[in-house]
Amino acid sequence: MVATAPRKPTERKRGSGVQFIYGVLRDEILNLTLAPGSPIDEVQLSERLSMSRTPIREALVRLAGEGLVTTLPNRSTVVANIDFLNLHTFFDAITLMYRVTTRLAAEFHTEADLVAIRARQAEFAQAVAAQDALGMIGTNREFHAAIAAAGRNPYYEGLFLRLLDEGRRLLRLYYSSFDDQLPRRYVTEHDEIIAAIEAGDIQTCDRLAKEHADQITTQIRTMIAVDRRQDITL
Amino acid sequence: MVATAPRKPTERKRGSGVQFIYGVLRDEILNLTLAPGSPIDEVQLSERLSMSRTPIREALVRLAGEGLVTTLPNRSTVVANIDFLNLHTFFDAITLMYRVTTRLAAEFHTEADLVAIRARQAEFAQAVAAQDALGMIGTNREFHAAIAAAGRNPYYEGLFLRLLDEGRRLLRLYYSSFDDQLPRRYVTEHDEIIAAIEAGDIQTCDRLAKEHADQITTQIRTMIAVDRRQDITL
DNA sequence: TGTATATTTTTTGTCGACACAAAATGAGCG
DNA sequence: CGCTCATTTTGTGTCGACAAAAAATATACA
Repeated sequence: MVATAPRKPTERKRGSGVQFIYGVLRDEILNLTLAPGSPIDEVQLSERLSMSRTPIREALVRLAGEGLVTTLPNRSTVVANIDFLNLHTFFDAITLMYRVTTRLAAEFHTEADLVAIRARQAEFAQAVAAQDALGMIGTNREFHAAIAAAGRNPYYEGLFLRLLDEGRRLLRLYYSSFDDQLPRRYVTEHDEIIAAIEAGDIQTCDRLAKEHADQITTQIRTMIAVDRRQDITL
Repeated sequence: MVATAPRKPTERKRGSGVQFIYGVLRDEILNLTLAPGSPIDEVQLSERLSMSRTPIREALVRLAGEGLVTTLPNRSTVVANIDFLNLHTFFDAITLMYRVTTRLAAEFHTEADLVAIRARQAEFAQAVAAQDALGMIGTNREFHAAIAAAGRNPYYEGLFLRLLDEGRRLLRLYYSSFDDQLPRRYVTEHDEIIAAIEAGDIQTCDRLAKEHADQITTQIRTMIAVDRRQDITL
């Protein structure tokens, strides 16, 4: 009789609907729960989240603005595909953002920023120690997001966050099968970056950020190269 | 009797509503027709554009994603303010994007790109010759947008376009009172940039882009400094 | 049996209306 | 006369429904 009410009808407050839906969809997209290229049915979603289509559409518009979904005119919106052919543009951009945000953090950070950055680094180290690949992906993002926030440039910060999320999706795609060897090296690199920021050493920050970015990009590239054989998802 | 229909009721096709509203609002915001900080009433807008509130809200969500409007929760959305205190972050970011996109254009441009870039430059030169300050602002944006498109990096391109629009709003703010001395120098600089792109000379592209950006930022800074006396819009 | 056309189905784009939250206004009290 | 609290007003957040567009299906014809 009441089998169709697994979720309490009125639980969320007014005004938080779009934000809630946005968060759910965003997580599911970045976690690959929603596969790239899969269509998003508004009616189905409205039933699942027990909300009207209006807030769902607004959340989709927002996601489209961030490039996480693609809206076909008069046709279904689909989860954005991962463009393997143009990954170099992604690596190029994220490397530059790593460098710029870390440099600015060295220049403009406050003590409160350092506290936040160290806290994120502690969470990251914990995730690495626990061999938690997914947690590592998430905490790594938060670590660099905290550095970007310390840089105090909202334009760089916005692009960087978007790129970090895109990277989260990429890593998620490969870490599911490679969760054995978690590179503890990253923890050390993070520590060095923190020290350079604290010292206000812009040049060192730039170098470390570039090396760190190169590490990650080569790792992703290696992963892609490894299972290119069985991964013909064109 | 029919005095309430200054606009033909059903003129736009289905599916173009949001795009239409988005374009109108965006133009009015960038042209300063809608003053920064002024509230946007959804009902009033729906009457003016003779559309329902639903597509208007979706357009506003999109504009909020681009930072052109700010949405206060449960309260009216307002046109984004110009943050004079943090203009340096804007200059920093747009300078970097000038450099990066021009470098990439030198590397990846095709013949078709050059044709488009030269066409935009012709329009820009024409606007300068005609002493058309507003036209110059618009054509200059299109010129650099064409270069960014030739660079083939959608991440840089997206941020750059956003920054160029923000700059369009800034220039608009000052050119209304300074439309006497239009710097013909920019035309020459553009020509040099085109030559460097065509030659594939990345280093020269980088240098020219940086100089060009410095020109523009110092010009804007000068303008701001000039009427700081009477402009206490805190 | 294959292809072009008509029809149904599915899903989006838009609409008008209601409900709620915050600001603006007014009333009551010290 | 000023301050606090109730009330009205304004405008957003959400909803259910209708209409249109594209895809899917069925039908007719060669």
